[in-house]
Amino acid sequence: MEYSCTHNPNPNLNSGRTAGFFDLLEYELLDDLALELDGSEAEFQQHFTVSADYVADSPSDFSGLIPREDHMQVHTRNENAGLKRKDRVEGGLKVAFRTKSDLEIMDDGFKWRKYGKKMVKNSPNPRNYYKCSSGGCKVKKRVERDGEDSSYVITTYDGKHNHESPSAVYYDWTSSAHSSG
DNA sequence: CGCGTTTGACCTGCGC
DNA sequence: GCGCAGGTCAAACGCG
Repeated sequence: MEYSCTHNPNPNLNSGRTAGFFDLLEYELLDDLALELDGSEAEFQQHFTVSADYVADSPSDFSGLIPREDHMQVHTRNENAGLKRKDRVEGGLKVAFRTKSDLEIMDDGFKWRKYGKKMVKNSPNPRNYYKCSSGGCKVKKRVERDGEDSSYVITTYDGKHNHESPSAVYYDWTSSAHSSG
């Protein structure tokens, strides 16, 4: 599989970037997922399914990365029932990434509405809370800067979207970009 | 006017 | 039971 970039749909993101299994080195899945990637493509494919048309041009575009459930932290409803409240995952999936980025606001293909902000103990930086603003979609995410290295941003997704990425229709990586008119 | 952000208050779980 | 910490709510506000 080849990764290439024809344009950048978000001018706020670094341009000219290609993404692939090799970029997962920078993503550094967090401890609570008990995952470590060695950077090889085989290792990558062991943990992720990649949409056939997935091409990312930023380290924050996870819209086409589909974690393999048997390798990621997945809670079914039954499993949730036995968990403490704080450990439950409503949508059934929890994924955390650590990415190197100047910006905390990252376009991952979904539309988010901010609903909270808190200072957390182990970090001098605030944690921001977002909900997916698509109707009926209960996915949440938390975004905070790494307390030890503020050049990294930690993003945690809770739940699975019950809809496609609203921006996916604008992504046509194989031909000229669709015009918005 | 509608939608998203800001912000302090409120709620809940957990350790002591 | 109390206090702390994390997570969420919702009114006020800003912007297009």
